[in-house]
Amino acid sequence: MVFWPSVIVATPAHSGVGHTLSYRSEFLLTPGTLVRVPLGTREVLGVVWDCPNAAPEDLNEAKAKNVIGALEGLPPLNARWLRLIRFASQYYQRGLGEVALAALPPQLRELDAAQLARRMKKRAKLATAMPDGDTPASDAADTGHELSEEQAQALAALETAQAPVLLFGATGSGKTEVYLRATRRALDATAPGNVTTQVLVMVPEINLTPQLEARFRERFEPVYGAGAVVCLHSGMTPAQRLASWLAAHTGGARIVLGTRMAIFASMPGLRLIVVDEEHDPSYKSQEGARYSARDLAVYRAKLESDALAGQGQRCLIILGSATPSLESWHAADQGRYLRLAMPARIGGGALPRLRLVDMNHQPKGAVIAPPLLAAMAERIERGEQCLVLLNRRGYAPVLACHECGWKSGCPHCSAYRVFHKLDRTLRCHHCGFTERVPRACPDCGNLDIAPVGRGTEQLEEQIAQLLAGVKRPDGEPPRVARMDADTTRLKGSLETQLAALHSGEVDVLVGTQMIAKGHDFRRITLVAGLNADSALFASDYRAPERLFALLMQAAGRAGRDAAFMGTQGGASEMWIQTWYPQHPLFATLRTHDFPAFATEQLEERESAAMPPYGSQALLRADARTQAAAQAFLNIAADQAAGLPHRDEITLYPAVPLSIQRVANVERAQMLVECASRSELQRFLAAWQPVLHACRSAPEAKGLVRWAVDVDPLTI
DNA sequence: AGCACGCCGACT
DNA sequence: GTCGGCGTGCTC
Repeated sequence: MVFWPSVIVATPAHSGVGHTLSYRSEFLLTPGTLVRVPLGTREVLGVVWDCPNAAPEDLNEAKAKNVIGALEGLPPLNARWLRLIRFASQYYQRGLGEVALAALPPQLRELDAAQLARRMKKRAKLATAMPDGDTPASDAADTGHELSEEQAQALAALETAQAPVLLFGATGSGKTEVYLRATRRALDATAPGNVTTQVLVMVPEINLTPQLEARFRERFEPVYGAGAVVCLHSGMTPAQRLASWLAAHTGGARIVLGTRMAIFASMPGLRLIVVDEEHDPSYKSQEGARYSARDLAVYRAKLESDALAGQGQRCLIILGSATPSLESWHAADQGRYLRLAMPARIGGGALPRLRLVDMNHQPKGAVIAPPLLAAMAERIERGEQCLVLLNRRGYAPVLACHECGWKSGCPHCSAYRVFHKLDRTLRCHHCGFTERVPRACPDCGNLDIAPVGRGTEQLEEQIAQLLAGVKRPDGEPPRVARMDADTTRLKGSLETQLAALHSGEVDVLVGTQMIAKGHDFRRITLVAGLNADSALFASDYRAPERLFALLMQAAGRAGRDAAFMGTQGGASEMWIQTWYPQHPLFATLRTHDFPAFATEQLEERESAAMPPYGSQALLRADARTQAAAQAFLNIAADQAAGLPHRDEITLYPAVPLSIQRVANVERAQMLVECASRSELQRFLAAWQPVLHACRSAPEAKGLVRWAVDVDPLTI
């Protein structure tokens, strides 16, 4: 008997959506089996998609090669995993192979049978070392963590929830405790057969994994043993990733904690998915298959639940945020998601009061307006901490010559290089091109070249000067520190800086939005945002939503410790410097009224037929010249004539991206819009082969690459 | 992605 | 006359 397995392989050229290669095999191979197959002169990893016993019509049987072998000892990937991959491949218009193989740890390709056997043995040993039978009752793990009324109600509602849950909880309302309790319940549920139940917890950024990991380990390792919690993110070494992946796949790991890539982890016993900070744009991949891990999580939970329905079980999904995405908020409005609100902060700490500084009435050129400076000084004298946000790294965004008008442009990008004073460099934040700062103007030789505008480096320097006369309670001058991508680049430096902040060594922390996220600073009572205006009038229609989320998140850093606040007598404050204090966004921010903000934003979206009321995709093209990039897009638009639903689709004119050239590649895009998501899907599927063909059009000579971005975050 | 094949400039 | 540049095209 001979079989003709169709196999997914990871070659881009075979990435026609749904494309597989057929091989020959003496054995029946279960779909999902990991195999090694010959491809060209190489031997590559593949995943069996199907295993018919007759060769497909279009296969030249003489050309077909034999499957080399299966990866021994590895259980096949299950049917739900394969369906998740198929869905992601179709929805995001990328090859099956690309999606599937990107989801597997790269090391898996290099493992030979002996290595694999060793690893599996090690896993088995670990598993037997786990406490079981007379383990501590898992309830005991929760003692010492009392629930608020709101948390208890949310947990009760989770028990019976039949739809995805949108956990709308203020910063500090104790969402994490709800995740922990829900996790315990999911893991304790007895599953039929030999299945160990599992939980997937996703966070938007690598930076946020260590602290959440610590909480999950502390809570669950005493019950389920060491190795019950594993992480999965791009910051891990290949060996670590492989170990985590195998643990998840074989059921040894009960909890997988990771960034967006973790959505593709093989977890046969999945019973709960948590997507923390579900609104965060990091969940949308910006290269390769541009998937939304949050949206795939909702789909995955549905797949698992459908499969479990016969056993009266389900896979729950919790989307948590203090400022949910408008997509999720809308779904809850429609009743497709169950909204659970936890508005109160644990310990009753009040949310900070909003203080707007009208920059129209401040001294010209003031970095920090006098009233804000005075408020900061007062806090420092009381031994409290301040957080100052500025969304610009470096010393100054551009260096300019006052004589001839030269500016520090990047030779490879249509952007300025940023002046970094500490190492005296000009750095392009887009392509990384770095040079020493020139002594004189490269164009006219003038020595008078000066920084224009302000970044975090300069702000740190200026704040230190402005507060030089202020004294801490111990009589010492205030300590100003900075935290951004530049100061945390080295491994471990983030932890060091957070420790310094927690121990009270730092009085004022200056930084980019990095400092607004997640970290639990106890003594911060004042948060200031300096350049919010740039987002108020941005062309990007999602800018207000991101600004609101950032400011709410930043505000959430202040006054978290009610006991500490009690000793201080003063309320915490959120200061914002703006030229537009009348902007309606601030009115809703003042009352921390996210529902009002969301309602107003959704009304605007509806009247413009924007998402979530309409569907969008982008066709993007990179080429050596802007003309070639646009020519490709225009040909693609012409060739779309007659495709399914073409009449319901709007193709907008091709335009250059706002940063037109990056690393000497010209970039252009075309917006694709449709009122109906499914019609857009059918159109894109039909367009795919046309796009492949347009690649070789003579006008598009110089095209480097093209890609479709479904549900883009920025347009 | 790799890795071949293929057609034009500077070397033993 | 060969070595080698990387443009184009294929891998069951």
